[in-house]
Amino acid sequence: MNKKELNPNVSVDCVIFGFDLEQLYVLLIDSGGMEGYNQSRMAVPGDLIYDTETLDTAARRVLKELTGIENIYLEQIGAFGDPDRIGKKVSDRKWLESIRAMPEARVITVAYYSLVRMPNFNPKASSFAKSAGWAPVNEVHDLAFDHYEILQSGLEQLKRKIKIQPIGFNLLPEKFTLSQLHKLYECIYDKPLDKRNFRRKILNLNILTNLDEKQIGVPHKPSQLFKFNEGNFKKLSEEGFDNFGF
Amino acid sequence: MNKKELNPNVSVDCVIFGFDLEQLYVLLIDSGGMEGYNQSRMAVPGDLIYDTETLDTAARRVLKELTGIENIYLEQIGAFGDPDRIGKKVSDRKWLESIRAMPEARVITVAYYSLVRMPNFNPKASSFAKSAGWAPVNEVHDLAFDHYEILQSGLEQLKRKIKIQPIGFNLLPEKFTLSQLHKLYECIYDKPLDKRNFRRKILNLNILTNLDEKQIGVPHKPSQLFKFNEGNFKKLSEEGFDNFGF
DNA sequence: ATTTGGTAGTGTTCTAATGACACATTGCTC
DNA sequence: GAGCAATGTGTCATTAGAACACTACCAAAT
Repeated sequence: MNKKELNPNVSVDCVIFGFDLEQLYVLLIDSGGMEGYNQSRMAVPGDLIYDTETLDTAARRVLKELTGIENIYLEQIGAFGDPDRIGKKVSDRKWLESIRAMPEARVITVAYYSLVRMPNFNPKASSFAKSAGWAPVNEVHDLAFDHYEILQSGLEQLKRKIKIQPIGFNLLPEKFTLSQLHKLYECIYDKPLDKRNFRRKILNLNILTNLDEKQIGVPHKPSQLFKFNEGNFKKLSEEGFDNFGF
Repeated sequence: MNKKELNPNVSVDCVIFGFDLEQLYVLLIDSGGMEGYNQSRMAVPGDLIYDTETLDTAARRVLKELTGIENIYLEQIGAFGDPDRIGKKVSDRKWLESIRAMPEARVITVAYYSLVRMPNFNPKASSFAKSAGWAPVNEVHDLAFDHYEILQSGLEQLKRKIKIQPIGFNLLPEKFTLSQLHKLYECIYDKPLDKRNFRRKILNLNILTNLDEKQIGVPHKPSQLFKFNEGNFKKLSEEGFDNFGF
């Protein structure tokens, strides 16, 4: 096995979700048009792996190299391996020629996803990323390669997962209100949820601690702030719950 | 992209589950010890992919080549990519040297699983498989490479999936009794389930048709036979159900 | 013909979870 | 102090879940 050499056949891609208390975002980079042109070519951060690293490590490395974001928990979405997945569009092929040592190689990719607190993670583009930033998930339509499909798979997995584990809380600031959590679930499920039933159900989980602290400076009745109760939260994360659906 | 050439870096592995109305089985092959020795080396069927095929196609091809089994639905478990995953054990390394063109290459694998009616699928070993057959899942301990870990992931995914989709019915014969279905769920969940509650819940799904036909030749009260009601079954497969847990 | 062994098949009750639904409260702004 | 905008709260009716024990039926043995 060669050390520190890019494996031409395997890449990783990272679908990073964020939330600004209004809508869901996904972290995209502009991988740049082909040499000499100035087109933009939006993609989720991803690149070939080294032969010496695990897939998880590779995903973490690539994410950091392209966007500066690090120290997050990544979960695998799965492998995408259509032989044509990177060669269907002319723009993709030109891009590969301009950047890869073996642009014709068949590449399968392993996709990961994660949920982060947007304000804590300010992407800074580097390596071949011309820019990096958050795009509202609903407004993303075309992406490089099969990244749109990968994004959709990530979304589906997120929806499935949120029903059986208290993830998604990573998307909120440390102190948050029940309304914000409520909004988050509405965004992910993409449908309205009854406020009272939501509050009842979430409070019954016993993973929230009321901070006896209120919002300040809001032009309406200030809301109670909550944080996660680490103990119960971790326990529940491991066990999962049967059905947190609505 | 080279035609019909094995990609030295990517393989597929297939975890095929079966059920004989008593317990869960998994399809294993004996990939043979190293040259000149006669050790057995149990593994789930798997091999390198061709550059021209999709991962799904590769899984189907490899499964057929090694065990003769074909025409089944495969679902992806995920990718396994520890750089050492195939080189940790001496026996694995020797085996690779005896069979692979590039035994030192780093190989990531994409695992698939499926559920089949055991009696309909009689594995016949070919290619490098010295033998192929069903092994009770509970009695499997050591496997080649990281196949034991892959098997466990497959089992976990099966347990998760069975709660939200009427899979698992593929494990039963066309005509089956409620007791057999009951037993199947107990095997997969690995715990006893209340008979009456189980029957009520499964019948409420409206996916079974009573055949007005009874078991014959059993040394006890014969049971009603059922089959799946294709229409409702397919509808429910697509929609999934929220929580078929116990 | 009768007994025995073994599995099939069936209902009720209690409890917990769900979903539908409307109005008073608070703090800020003007 | 009037108006605005979001917070925060309770009940009831329905449904789903868990616990639980006995009779019915067939075959095989006696």
